[in-house]
Amino acid sequence: MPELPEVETLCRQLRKTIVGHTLLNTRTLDEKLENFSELENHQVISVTRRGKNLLLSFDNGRVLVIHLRMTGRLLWQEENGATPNYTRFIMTFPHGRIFFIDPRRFMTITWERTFPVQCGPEPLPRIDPAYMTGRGKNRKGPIKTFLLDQTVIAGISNIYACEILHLAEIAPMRPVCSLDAQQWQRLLSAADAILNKAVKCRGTSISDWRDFNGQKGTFQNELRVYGRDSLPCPRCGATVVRCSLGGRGTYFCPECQT
DNA sequence: CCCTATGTTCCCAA
DNA sequence: CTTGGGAACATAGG
Repeated sequence: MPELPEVETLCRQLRKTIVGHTLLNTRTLDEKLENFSELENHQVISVTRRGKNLLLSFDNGRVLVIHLRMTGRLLWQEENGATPNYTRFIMTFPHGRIFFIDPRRFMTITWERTFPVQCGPEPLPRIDPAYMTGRGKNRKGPIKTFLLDQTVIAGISNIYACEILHLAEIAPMRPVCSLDAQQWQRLLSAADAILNKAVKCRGTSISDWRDFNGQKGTFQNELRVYGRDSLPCPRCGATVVRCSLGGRGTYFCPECQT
């Protein structure tokens, strides 16, 4: 669930809350995660985002890279309260603490030395279409799968890929190399529009996504195809279809997406 | 019991 | 070397 807009939302909230503050204590509650006590008593210098990764820089030169994968969440708590279920890691600051929550335990927390992962360019601001035609040359696979490839573009996953292709009026199964210049243009404009709007909405709370304060986002109210199979397409009225591409649920309008 | 789920990485085959 | 398909990771919910 956490894609670029969700991670960007957390990034901004985290930045406002912890930059300039000293990390007093860390606690690892999952043996899959390392011990990070080396960061204790060091100040947070910056919080940034790269694709779906959150980067926390500390004043000892270390950078922590957090990836939430499928079900990871970060939750801020100022009052001393109960530890939420599935908490895997805790960071305590003078004015509150951060719970790293993850039922499925896919979340990763690593040092900078394992970074940069191969990460394509950020879709915001808009990517140059020439880059996409270059990368997409000779690619026979479906455009939707291509959009999910983090080494091509950083930060897009299933929900936003479906929404972007719908706005761009491009069918998800179209071979990458079949897109013309105008379609690449439309695709990149659509990515820019959808992702910007989703950031403004603080993400899509279709199941368990919550922001740093436990609040839902609102982009689920803006979805035009994702999760809407057998409902009418908001643009042309035809029935939205669900199919499987690369093993993932894919929603599109067979009428106006070509 | 079965199937599905938001992401990534690894293995393998063409 | 590149590309693409599928399984694996761990768990909850319908």
